[in-house]
Amino acid sequence: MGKVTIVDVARLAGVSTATVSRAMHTPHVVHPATLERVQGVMRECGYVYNATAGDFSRRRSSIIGVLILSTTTKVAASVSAAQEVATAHHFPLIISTSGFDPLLERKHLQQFLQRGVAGMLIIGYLRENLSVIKEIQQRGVPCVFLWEALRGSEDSYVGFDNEQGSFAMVNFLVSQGHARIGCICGFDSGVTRIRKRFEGYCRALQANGIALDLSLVRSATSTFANGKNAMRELMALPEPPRCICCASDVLAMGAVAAVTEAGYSVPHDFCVVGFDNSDFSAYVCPPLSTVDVPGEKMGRLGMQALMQLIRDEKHAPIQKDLSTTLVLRQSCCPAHQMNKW
Amino acid sequence: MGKVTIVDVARLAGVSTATVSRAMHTPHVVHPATLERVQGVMRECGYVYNATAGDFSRRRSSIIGVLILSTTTKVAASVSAAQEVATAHHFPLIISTSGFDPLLERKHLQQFLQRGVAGMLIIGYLRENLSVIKEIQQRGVPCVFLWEALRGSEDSYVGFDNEQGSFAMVNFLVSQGHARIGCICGFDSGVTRIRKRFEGYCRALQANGIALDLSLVRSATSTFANGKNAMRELMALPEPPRCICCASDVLAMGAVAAVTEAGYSVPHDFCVVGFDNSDFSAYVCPPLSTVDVPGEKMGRLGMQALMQLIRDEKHAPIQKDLSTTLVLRQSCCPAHQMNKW
DNA sequence: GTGTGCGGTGTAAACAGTTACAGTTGCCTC
DNA sequence: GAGGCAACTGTAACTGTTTACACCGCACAC
Repeated sequence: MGKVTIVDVARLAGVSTATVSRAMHTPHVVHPATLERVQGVMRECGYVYNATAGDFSRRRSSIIGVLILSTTTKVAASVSAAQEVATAHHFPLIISTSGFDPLLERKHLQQFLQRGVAGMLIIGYLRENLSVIKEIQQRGVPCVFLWEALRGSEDSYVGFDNEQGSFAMVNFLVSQGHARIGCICGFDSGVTRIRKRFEGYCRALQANGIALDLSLVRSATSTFANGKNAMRELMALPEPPRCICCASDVLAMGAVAAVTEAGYSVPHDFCVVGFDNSDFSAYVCPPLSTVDVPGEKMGRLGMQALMQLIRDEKHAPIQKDLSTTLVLRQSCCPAHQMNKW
Repeated sequence: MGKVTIVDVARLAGVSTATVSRAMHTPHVVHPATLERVQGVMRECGYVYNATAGDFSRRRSSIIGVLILSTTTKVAASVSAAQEVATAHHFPLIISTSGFDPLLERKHLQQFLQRGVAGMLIIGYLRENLSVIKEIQQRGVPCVFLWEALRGSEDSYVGFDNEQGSFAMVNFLVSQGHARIGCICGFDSGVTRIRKRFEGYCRALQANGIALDLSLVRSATSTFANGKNAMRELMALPEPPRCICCASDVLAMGAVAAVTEAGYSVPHDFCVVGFDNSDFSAYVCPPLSTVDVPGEKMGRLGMQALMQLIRDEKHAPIQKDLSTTLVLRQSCCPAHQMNKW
């Protein structure tokens, strides 16, 4: 396989291995003539650097572990952006998705530990048992959390303000004349970011002097079918809410389907809004009003933060909450444009 | 950091490092009592295996390189499945996406080479300049191609039959009474799998005695906007085709949008079908008829093939074409159920 | 002429495992 | 009792690169 080593190059170039090493990593400290000779030899004999040996010798690796708890296209955008930053710094990425399987997750983290990763990017973490992550952190491996922020801790993270995003949306709906606003949201789940969205909904109502009516709220984890069912329930109420705020675009699409199947129109009979700005939400029918989540930006800033932490170990934790933006499309409209019932 | 090494464990357990190594990798050859003692020591002193050192010493790494040319959710499904298989064999994955940027791609492949990856999974490759991949292959690193198969070569791949999928769909449409079937497809692009879809379309027409009418065909790369534009053009024809076969779901959704905006109905004025069975295509309006691509299965079988190739080096190339399946939803209907014009 | 500093280079130990090979022991067979 | 074998374990060389440290030669200051 890769037979040519640094020793061969050194011999052929008539220098020591140290000089060859320097020629690769700190070229400015070697004499221009020597540098050129060494580089020439490397080209000629097809030398390929052995990064494993390098990592081993350096006693630290240039690998970034990325742990993804679940994948959506938005997450993929984060990962791509993060990858770009990492590549620019010559760090390859070991990526693993656990799909919320704790066993798989432990296994992957174990691997990261064994490989002595230079840092970790953890996307969408939500569970409480951080044991292995704690262990990794204790070994001095810098970790940056994405999407899911553990507020109040010393951890570095780049997240976004779910509560604020939801607040802004509901606030906007109220300004459009909606007063009885329903909500489909897993408010009782363990997923912090979903709970936060519910809190934003509550706060917006309160801020506008509207009493929270729990009969207009349905808990549902984020699937199309759940959204549909929840919406059916809401439509079956004696006086159903005419405007529904969903905790995700998938839920919203389920809700839209329920409305359409019942022979009603979105937005003229029911307004429906989502959260995430998934890549399909512009293309569904009607195009979905939603809250855009800055997936790509999180990935980029998250990895940049990680690079900082790797560079100077004693750096203070980096904590960032990005802002979300309302994306208004045709699935909602001012209350006065809706059909009278 | 990870201070405890195999030497410490050996000393504390009163054995040699060789035995500790064996206890980890080939436990069946060490005496049960010794095994237990060693494992006990490892637990007690928090020993963490150093995989970099292991890889280095073993002169081959346990890392699989995965090169992804572009990402869709379907690709993500492939990667997840592949990862599962790899994890079961204790291989971590280094993943990189190039987004069709040749420079980035070279950089990533270089990294794979330097790290001495055990094997490579290459997803969606389509360009001709395989130089770095060739180099990797020449160094004896087994490579398996996914999605995009280079037929006629000695390369291993797991793909699916694009031509057959497209053929089946068009054939079905003909059986439903459609005769003038339009096509939106980048038939002139460099992407083999897209060209194949066009060939399937042509062959199906031919098999049913329908002459190919190029005026009903529009070339378009796979974006929503392109699909919309192409459909507009087709609708502007003196006698537009009432049934349109698109090379991807995204194109199909663009086409549907064009139809809807023009005040027509899908499927009663125009039937539209896609290809891919993207995860949103069940939720758009109307739900899209399409050809399902076995993303997850490809990932799984592809990685299994790679494991085989890694295990016995002289294994013959593994070449598989999976079949696609028609997914029929509401975006098409029998010709006789359509509005008369 | 001595001292100082600097640019450029070499020496050699260290990194943490793996594994070919060589025992050692105990048991079984003839 | 010798020989053979199997089960288990130890010895030590080896992997390719990094880097602390030392060194050399030269320029310049005093």
